Amino acid sequence: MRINLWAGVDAAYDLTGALVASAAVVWSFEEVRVVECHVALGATPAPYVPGRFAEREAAPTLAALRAVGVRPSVVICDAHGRAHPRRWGLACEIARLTGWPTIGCAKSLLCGRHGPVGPARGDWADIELDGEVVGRVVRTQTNVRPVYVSVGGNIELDAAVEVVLLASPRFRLPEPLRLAHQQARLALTKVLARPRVTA
DNA sequence: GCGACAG
DNA sequence: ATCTTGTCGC
Repeated sequence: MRINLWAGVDAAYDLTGALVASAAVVWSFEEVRVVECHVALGATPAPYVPGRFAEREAAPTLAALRAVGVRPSVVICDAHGRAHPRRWGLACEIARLTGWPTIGCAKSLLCGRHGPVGPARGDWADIELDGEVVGRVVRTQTNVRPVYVSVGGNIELDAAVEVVLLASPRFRLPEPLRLAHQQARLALTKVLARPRVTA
């Protein structure tokens, strides 16, 4: 049996935005379970600037991915890939840095245009930028806001969309992404917790 | 020049 | 992104 190992990466910040926690979760589709989970803590490299997201999250994300002991079938990022003004979103940078297939799965549109998307799970519409298809808006759950999928690297758009749908059997976002989001927050909470000295 | 703008 | 409880709906 071929095992599909889908990794999800996401980051969480403290109130000031100075501290960042990046999580990398490896999810086994066949076994329906988390295979690996790693979190990297550190100082935030750069401020958030639309279009320059990689400068802020690429390094922390890579730190978490370096701890992964297996080669994921694909890495799903909470960001855009080619659906970017310069066709180079965070997902593309992660693909370049790791050599692994990556998918950009964002919760909102950064650039480009698209037609209407049907209301049912699986419905979609291409995202076009300068007459070029750079991604696809995909409805992962019926009557739920769609997600914006684009290629990061080493994978085709059709395959990327297929993975996102299979990885989102119940909620809007792919399971690996939800888990990474939760783990990043949890790790940050633990570090920020002020241990009280008791007798 | 003005507005828009992943997380 | 982050501060935040309960609540309405499938």
